[in-house]
Amino acid sequence: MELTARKKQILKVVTERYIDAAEPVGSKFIAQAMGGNLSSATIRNELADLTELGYLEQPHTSAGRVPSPKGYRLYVNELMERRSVSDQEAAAINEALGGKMQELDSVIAQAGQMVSSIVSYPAYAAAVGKGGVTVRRFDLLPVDAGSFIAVVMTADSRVKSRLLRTDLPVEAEQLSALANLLNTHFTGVEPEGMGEKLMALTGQLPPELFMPLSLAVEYAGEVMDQSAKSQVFAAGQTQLLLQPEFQDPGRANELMRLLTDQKAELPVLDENTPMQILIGPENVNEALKDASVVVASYDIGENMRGLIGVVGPTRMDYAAVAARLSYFAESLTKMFGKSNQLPPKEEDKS
Amino acid sequence: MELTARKKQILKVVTERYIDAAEPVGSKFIAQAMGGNLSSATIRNELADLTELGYLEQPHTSAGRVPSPKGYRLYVNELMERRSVSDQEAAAINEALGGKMQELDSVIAQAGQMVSSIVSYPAYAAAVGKGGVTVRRFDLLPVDAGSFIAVVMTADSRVKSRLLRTDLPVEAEQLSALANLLNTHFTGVEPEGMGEKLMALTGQLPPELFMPLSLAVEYAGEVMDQSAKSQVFAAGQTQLLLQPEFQDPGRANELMRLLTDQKAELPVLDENTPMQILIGPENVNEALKDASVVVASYDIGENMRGLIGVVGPTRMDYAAVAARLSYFAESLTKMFGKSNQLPPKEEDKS
DNA sequence: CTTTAGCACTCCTTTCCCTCGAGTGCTAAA
DNA sequence: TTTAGCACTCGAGGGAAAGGAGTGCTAAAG
Repeated sequence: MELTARKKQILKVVTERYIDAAEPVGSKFIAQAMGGNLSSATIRNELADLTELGYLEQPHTSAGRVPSPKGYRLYVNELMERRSVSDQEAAAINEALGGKMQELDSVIAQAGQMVSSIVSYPAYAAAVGKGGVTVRRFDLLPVDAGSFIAVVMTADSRVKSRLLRTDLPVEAEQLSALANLLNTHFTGVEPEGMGEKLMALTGQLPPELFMPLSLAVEYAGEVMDQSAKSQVFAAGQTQLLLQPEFQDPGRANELMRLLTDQKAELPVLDENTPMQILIGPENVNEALKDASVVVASYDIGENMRGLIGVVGPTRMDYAAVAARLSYFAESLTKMFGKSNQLPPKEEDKS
Repeated sequence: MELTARKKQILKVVTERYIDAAEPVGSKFIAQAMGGNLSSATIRNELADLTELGYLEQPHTSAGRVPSPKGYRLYVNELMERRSVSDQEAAAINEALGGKMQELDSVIAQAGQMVSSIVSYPAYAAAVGKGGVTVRRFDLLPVDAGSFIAVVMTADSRVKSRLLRTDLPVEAEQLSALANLLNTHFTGVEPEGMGEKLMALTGQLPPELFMPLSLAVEYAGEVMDQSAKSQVFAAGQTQLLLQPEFQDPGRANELMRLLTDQKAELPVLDENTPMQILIGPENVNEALKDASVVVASYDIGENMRGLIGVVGPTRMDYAAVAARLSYFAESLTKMFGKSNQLPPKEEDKS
């Protein structure tokens, strides 16, 4: 049972007006907004139908109408005009992206902040790997008798390093032998397999080399864990407090907590979907049940995707957010495409 | 003009009651709290004096009294019972500290989070170096023709690394020659001196080596910048929203913003002061004018101090926060003292 | 001189009630 | 199908009144 064109137009007017003004929309306003050819009474009949059908809601009997989640959904799917960003907005985004982007983590964190400031809602960002992470290469650099630097390069070309200390002194030659050992046995191995490998080598080593070896392996495990865990960075949480629906501190608090919590599980995007809009109850997460989320993804190298989401009230300006977010994501994809900061692994190159 | 003992006791009762109940304190309550030996009328006389002297304030004529900043100051300086943490609290802190602490930055960020959860107010953490940061050592590891890894170890024993790409291929031997060059000319140099040094070397190098050299130097500059800038990590911002004084979203917003802003300038501690309490208008920062901050510091190695601060309403529970924070800071100092993760530089060792 | 009982007074908070107005739903006519 | 008309609903806003916590002052008692 498709809605008539007129009903749809009314729904569109209601939704956009409500997004704009944050107050229930009355029949009189709608009649006017639709050109004044119809009387408010006619509109009221239509509104009654739309309410009956579940697209609109009434805060109380004598108030205007407000879109229900179902109404927003229809709006987003069919009614919303797919805006593209204005030249100004594009310029602003390009400028934001102009700065140099270096370590992957800080790129992601920055992306979150930029998006948040561009759309005026809180945003979160993360990177998800397509496959398991493994180490591509180890280096051990002697520092002094009791310490050395472990450098680990993962398959996705992140480089991490740490100073490690041993109880017993280790010679430089021994270190390079250890590095060889690591490169032979521990590259391309998933984190789970490492403990086993380590065990297997225990017997074959002079005892003073076991500690540095296990330290290095442990560190590698940590690095892989971190890469795999795809840390979520949130930004602009305070933007929420400016929205009228979050003036009630109780409500704001819940969402703020979600956004500030490091381990929060924020909506993730299916692979191959460029962008997704989750409205109110469509969210799995309890705290998001009466909020909306717009998520987009972009490509980072060949084995990873970046994820960037915007959180707002269900009343959020979907058209504007979607336009800016997708422009932003596309820009990022392009940027990574020609970037020389995070090259794909050599093996994958043509 | 010292206050009489009785006036002080009254101020103490008022302050503690107000901290506890968040409502103005009346003479009747005080009379009772002081043992019931005095009538509320007597107390009222004293209250009038204390108000006259500026230690107390009256929200309006017919309300009870509330401590003024000056009153809080006296309370903190003289009246507050220096609590030590309870066994339970100590246990909680020790447990929080039990996890492994690795990279300095994440230790600091975690410390902020822990403190925030321990004291139930937002907290921030940073590390400040005592002197300028310089690079202690460079390593360049060949990866493939067009890229190499730069490993930089700073004087304060932080190790950072990044994958760098060059336009022209560079041989492994050339890289190690470059590393030597870097170690000879760029160690112990302040960031400002680097550009100059780089210039001086330009002529003496085969042109294909200039790019990798300048990339490495640039990276070293970034690392030093980062270390010197002492990034501030904030945590637990949402705790603010639970405080009755921040139910007004406008007020909360300002402070939240301060705490969420990466570049925020939060109170820093003088060297050699173990802990400091800044009450309301004592804060330089405009947004903190009607909030209070408790800051403590702890030692990290020999050339750095960690800073950890708690932000709350002026009505915050100074005794509890101060006790927990100083216990926490002391624990951290101990931890770093015997830690083998971030050793002081060898040259400094006995 | 200090303390206290007594009491009028202030001013916030809560409650109740009233009005106002926006908006509705329904009916009956065009 | 559309529209005018109208009664009705319900929240928002605005006093007015009641209640109550707390004060400041006075005058007497210790």
